[in-house]
Amino acid sequence: MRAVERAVEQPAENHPGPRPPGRPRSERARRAILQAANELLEGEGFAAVTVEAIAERAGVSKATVYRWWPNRAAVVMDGFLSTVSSEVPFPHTGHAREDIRLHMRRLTEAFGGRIGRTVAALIAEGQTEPELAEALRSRWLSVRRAEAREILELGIERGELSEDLDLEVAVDVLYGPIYYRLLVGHAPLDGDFSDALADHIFAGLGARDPA
Amino acid sequence: MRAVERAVEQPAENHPGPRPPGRPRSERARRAILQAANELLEGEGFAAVTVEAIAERAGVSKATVYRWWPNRAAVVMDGFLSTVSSEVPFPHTGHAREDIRLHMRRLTEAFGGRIGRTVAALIAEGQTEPELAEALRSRWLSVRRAEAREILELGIERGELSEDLDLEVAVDVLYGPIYYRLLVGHAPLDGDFSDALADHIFAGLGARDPA
Amino acid sequence: MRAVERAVEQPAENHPGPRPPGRPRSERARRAILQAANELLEGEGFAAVTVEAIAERAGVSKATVYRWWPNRAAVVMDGFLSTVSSEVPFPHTGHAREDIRLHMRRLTEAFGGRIGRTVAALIAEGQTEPELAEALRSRWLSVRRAEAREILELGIERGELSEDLDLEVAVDVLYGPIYYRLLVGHAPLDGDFSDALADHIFAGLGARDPA
Amino acid sequence: MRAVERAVEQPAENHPGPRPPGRPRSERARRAILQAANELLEGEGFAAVTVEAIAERAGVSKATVYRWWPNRAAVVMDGFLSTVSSEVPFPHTGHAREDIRLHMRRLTEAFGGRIGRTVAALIAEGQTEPELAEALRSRWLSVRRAEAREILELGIERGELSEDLDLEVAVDVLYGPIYYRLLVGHAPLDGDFSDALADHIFAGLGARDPA
DNA sequence: GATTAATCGAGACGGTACGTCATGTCTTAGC
DNA sequence: GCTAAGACATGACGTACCGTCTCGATTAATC
Repeated sequence: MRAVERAVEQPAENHPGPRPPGRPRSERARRAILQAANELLEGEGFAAVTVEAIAERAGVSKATVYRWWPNRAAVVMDGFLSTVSSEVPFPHTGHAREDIRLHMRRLTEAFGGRIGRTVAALIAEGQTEPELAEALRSRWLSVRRAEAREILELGIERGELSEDLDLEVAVDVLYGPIYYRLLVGHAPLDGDFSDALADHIFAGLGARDPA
Repeated sequence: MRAVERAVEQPAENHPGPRPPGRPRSERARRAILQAANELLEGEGFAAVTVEAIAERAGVSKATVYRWWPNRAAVVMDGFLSTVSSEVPFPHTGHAREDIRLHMRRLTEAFGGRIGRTVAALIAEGQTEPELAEALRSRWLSVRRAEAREILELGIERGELSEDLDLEVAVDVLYGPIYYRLLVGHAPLDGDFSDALADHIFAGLGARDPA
Repeated sequence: MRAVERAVEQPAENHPGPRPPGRPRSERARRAILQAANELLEGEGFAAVTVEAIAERAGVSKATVYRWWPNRAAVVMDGFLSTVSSEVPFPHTGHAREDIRLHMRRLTEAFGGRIGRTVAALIAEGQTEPELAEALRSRWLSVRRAEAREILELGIERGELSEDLDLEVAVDVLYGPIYYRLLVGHAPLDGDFSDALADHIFAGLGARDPA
Repeated sequence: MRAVERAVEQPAENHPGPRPPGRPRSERARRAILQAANELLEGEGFAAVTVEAIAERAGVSKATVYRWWPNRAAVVMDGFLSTVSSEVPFPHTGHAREDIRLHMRRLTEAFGGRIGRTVAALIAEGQTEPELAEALRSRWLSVRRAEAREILELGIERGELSEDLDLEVAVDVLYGPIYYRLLVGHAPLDGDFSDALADHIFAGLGARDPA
């Protein structure tokens, strides 16, 4: 098990078994660290989230941080995930197009605030830290993608969408433009954009039959 | 004019006018710095591109680097742009859908190598350096976007695409998924993806008429 | 307590008391730094004693030097003092004039070598660093001055010297000319000078009674 | 001729001879440089007197400074000497002891202000720059010493002082303590000190006849 | 009046060292 | 066996001056 993943474990397992010897891990320290990371990220941006600052603000030693997380990005991600569990719930209108429009809208709105800043920072850090990128994919992205895929699958079942759809590619089409604006910042991420996006995607960019 | 942009000026102006006083800037040093940045990026990745390393490899003092660029990312961007001028030229088949498919394919292929790694690194750095992000938008992205927009406009003129198209949003739909895969890395960036992408986009995800 | 003074503390206190928390200071590093400073000073002169050079020669990081000393001059002073503790001991012939002549001679001889060069360098640095000047006064000069004062006091007690003597001024008369030659270098610092000095001082420059 | 000395030459020679070809040296620049050095020294201390700062304040290029002076200390000394020519004139009361007392008093008073700070700074710099030390000796110290020697010689001629006096040593006795306090700063440099000094020196530290 | 030659300003250059910061590792004592 | 405290080696940061250099412009004296 990699360090990034180990750190991610739920702190309290369901069937504890024979407690290991020695002083048990401090739950207080763990929480203080994650909270400090969150506050720093919110208050001063990713650059200010140093392990040093986290430790000081959490009233914890650096060694304690490093014992449980491999680097600052892992801490930030844990801190981030500890606050967003299923913050973007699943819409069910019965119509795939509408469900997707709503889903995209919620993500867009979420990306307008703290969540967007954090996700952008994590993706950025992931460029130089493969483990972090992997963790982000498995713990954040794949959850959202699974939701979108589920909506699409329901749409196909109901005959609203073509059976030829490549689900992976389709999900990229839905999410790609949103992440693109998030990361590149060339235009605002708002509800108008989200709606226009859904329209254009489902309209096939208004392409007439090529025949 | 900001420092990032100033550094970017073409070294030789068309109508030089009255040369400014003082020792002129060393063209040799400028080139050596950009080349060193490129080589380091290629050889050892973005993390290895420190100002210190650039200066040493270029046989230049750190002060000279800092005199002309505000930070390493700006150097990397200049170095990058000095090698890619119109590396992704404009296709003209006479059919918008085909032009776009080709355009997307070329970008996808370019992103599979050095260019992709560099663009990803620059976008990542841009998350914490607004000036760099702005420079990347104005000097790399907007050029590509303008090309895509031009293709779309031609398609509208020829009646191949709907007149209702919001060009900005449409360009986001085309580019977004590619940048998304580039930055998130959840699936490969290859010709198959590029083609599938074009198909799905123009097919409107296979949506039946919602009526 | 000022940094300069703190750094100067004896490493081993007599009654240690409750050891402070955290990793203890590395005695090995402390010694290596002082030795490196001494060697550099001896070998290449004060100008070569940069913090960078000290750190490298001592196999220590710059940060460790800066953690304990505010600047290179403070290191040099500590290094210097660690080698000279009571190197100019107290003479006791029973005659004030003779004791003083010997005391001056020993100082003059000491100033002819390493000690003289170092003291001169430290006084010079002290011109721009008040803390260093203060440290030099309290840790080097006042020790020597106290010795001279003691000799003079004994001489007064024995009736060899006038009771009207202003001890501070008298000590300045004894030491002043030696430091003057040390720092200005207009004439050699040797035993002949030292003896002639003592003679002239006690002879009152050969002044006839002004009456 | 050394650079330090060359720079020191009087700007206008008495018998100009065949003026050399080319643009003559700018008297305006020379003066502005010396004045800038003086002002900086007065206003912000020796550390602030960098060649860069002098050049900027004087509205002159660094190259012009370096063309005429080898380093900042030489500039400072020239600037200093250009303001103090025989500022401590010769007293003539007809009595050696009194002349000397007055002479010492004037020097002590002068050392209480700008002159003292400058001389101290120059002596300090002289520790690492032999040329500067030599220039200071020949252009400042030897002038004052000659004055003192002359007073002493007159005193000997008049029978007020012993014929056995070693003039060099005697001058060291007079000046040494003053420079000592100037450079070490352990006690104030004022009229009281100066007078007490003269008393103690002429009284031979109150020594009873050793016989 | 043109030529020659040294000076001047401006400011870029290769260097060196500065003092700071965060990294991730370690060493200790205490709980 | 965790924890806090904090020292440690490492390495890059961005800054400040150093003393040198390369320009075009200026200023006389000479041709």
